[in-house]
Amino acid sequence: MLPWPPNKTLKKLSIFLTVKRLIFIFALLANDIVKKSSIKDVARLAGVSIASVSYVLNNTPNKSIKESTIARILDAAKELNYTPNKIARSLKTQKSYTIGLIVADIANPYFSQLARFIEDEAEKKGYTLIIGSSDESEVKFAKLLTLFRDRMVDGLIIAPVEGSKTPAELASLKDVPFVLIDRKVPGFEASAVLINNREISAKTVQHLLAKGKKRIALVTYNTGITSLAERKEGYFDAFTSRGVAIDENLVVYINEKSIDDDMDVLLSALFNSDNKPDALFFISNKLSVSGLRWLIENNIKVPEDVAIVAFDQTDAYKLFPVPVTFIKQPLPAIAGKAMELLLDKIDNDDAPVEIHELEAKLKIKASSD
Amino acid sequence: MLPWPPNKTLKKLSIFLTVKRLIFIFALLANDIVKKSSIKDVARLAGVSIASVSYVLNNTPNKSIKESTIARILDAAKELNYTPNKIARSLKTQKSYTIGLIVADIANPYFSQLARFIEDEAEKKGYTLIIGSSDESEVKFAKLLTLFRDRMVDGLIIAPVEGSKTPAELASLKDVPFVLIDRKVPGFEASAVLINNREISAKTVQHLLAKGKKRIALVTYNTGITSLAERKEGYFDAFTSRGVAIDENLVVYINEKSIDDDMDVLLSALFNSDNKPDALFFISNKLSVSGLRWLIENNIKVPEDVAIVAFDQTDAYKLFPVPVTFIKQPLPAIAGKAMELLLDKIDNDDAPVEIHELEAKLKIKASSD
DNA sequence: CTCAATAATTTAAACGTTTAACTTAATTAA
DNA sequence: TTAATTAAGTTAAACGTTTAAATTATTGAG
Repeated sequence: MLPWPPNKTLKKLSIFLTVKRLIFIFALLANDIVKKSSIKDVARLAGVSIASVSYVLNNTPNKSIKESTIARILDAAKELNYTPNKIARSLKTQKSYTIGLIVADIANPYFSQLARFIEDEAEKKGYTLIIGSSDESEVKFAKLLTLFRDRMVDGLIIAPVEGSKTPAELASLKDVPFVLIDRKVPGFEASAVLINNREISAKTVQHLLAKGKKRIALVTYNTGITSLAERKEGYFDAFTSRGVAIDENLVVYINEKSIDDDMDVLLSALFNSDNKPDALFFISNKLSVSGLRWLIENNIKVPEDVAIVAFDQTDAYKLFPVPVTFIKQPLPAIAGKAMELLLDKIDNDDAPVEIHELEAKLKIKASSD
Repeated sequence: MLPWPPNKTLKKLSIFLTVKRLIFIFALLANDIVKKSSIKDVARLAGVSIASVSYVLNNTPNKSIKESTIARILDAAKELNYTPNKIARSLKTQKSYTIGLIVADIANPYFSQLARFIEDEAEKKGYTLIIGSSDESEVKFAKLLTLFRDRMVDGLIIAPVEGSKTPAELASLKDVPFVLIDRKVPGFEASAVLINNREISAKTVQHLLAKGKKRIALVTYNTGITSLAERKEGYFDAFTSRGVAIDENLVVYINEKSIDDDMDVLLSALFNSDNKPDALFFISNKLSVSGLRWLIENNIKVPEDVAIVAFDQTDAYKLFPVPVTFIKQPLPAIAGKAMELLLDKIDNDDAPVEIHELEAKLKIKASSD
């Protein structure tokens, strides 16, 4: 047996050792074929203690290691193809270098694109991203929260679901820092990265009013998700600021579970009433896709018969006969800011609550021009 | 100090202990507000060893623990809101209960939907899914492989990128089991879940031939991704089996980096030649979206001027004036089979290599009817 | 040539679990 | 009554790291 951990007396018997060590290299290499090598293997091969290996590989500051030793360790590590076991490291350092992202619907291009940007940001900072989709379900949301906490994520970026238990769920996170995106939780103070929903909606409707539109309908969900509520307020603001009377009948509430069906029923009703709209404002990309489909099916010409504006972008617009006016969210900025805020919180337990409102922009196309 | 770990003699001094323990409960509970409690805390509160706690909480078979003790432990765990530290558990058990998924492009609905199904399957089996997107880049692919291995995933589901180094990369995974999806790696034998690309493509083209189409163009990428190559072969098969001459000029190769631009140039050229097609077969959903956009822009009527068939589905079809004939992949089945194969491999080191070919179906709509 | 200072390296504990092996107490069989 | 068996625990090692503290080796000053 090669004497190990190394001891000074025996270290001198270098010729003896050289032979023995060769045997070890083979043994270790053979071993390496089937199993990942550990810091112990590297230490053994380099003939040093595991502490030295750790110091060298992490180049820990204020630790003096001889150049020649460093070289031996590096060589050994390379030979064994060593990579540190992150699980063990996490256990010791109490950091998993993982962050969790809970989106409302990963199949929605808004969230999948956002996820991608966040993933990029995370990777830049050396974090791995775990993504979960709540599908707007309170139950699934709670499950994901538990899952992520058990996985020891260092932090969370969360698009919270609407629900009475959500504040309590978030409060139960205790020491796990998090940042909200896309929406707030009413009555719950937390750092968040949002956009100027109300303002940009008002601006969008003002644009339609300026184009001479008189009956601007809003197509939205029947939920209380804060961002959607704000967009609706903005829609009202535009009328108010112009001194135009608000017609609540022009607001169409769609159930998320039956978008296409509801759209068919409600838009048909609206277009057959004497309240017939001359413009439609879709409050989200999924609604606009479904709504535009209905317009095609019913042979309604855009923008001649009705002008169209929509929140968020989607590839599907490409297949619509006219380019669609849409509100563009600054996704990379949202991702960047959320990550920045979260890392601040991770590094500093009592970082203050910060709410950032980024600016979405109106992109006017032929559908409303 | 409360005597702990417990010892039999002192255990008898129960009145003394009761008081002391109350103090502890408060200390522990106070502690719990800021930090997660560990098995040690539970053991202390319940007055037993950590082993007992572990046995009870995992209800390890063949371990006899008194009902009253079990109750005490369960109570303590609940009171402290204990959940096991999965990192520590992973380190000990050498299982992370995490599986990695590498897709070619998470922004592509084919992959994002597939990811969702795989996530569901994984969750059912108690695994967490980590998703990475290679964006068809060999470099990013290699990075993800390393990342996932370092994170100690128990297994991988991989849509491999095309590239000369890919076989070596996969071979380097050594003891990490994996299953390929969507495509094979030429010259590399591995378990995989694929679809009947060649057959369904042939069938699709035969459908067009049966409709009397004479000049059927194929729009594909200029890559060697096996599934696309097979689809192309199927396209050729259809002509061969009918004894129709193959016209290579009807195959359009698009560069993935410049889909819209290439589409504009190449389809324009094709439609202005005397080789003008009467049908278009798009080999993927992204190509079909871009191609259909071009048709709209150029006022080409479907199916009158040209018939359309496309591989894969997308929401965007909803906005196209006519319903689009498409090939539907069995995504839930692919997810299920891949997961099943992977779990077999995880449980059994020398599970055999299995290649499954599932059946995609042709959904004929107005665009080719 | 010795002592102190510094450089180079090792030792050992800790992170939070699981689990094989051991101990003690209670019960049953002879 | 005693030995053997079973029940009900406990002890301690291990997983692969990091890191404070301790040790040993080397260098420089007097």
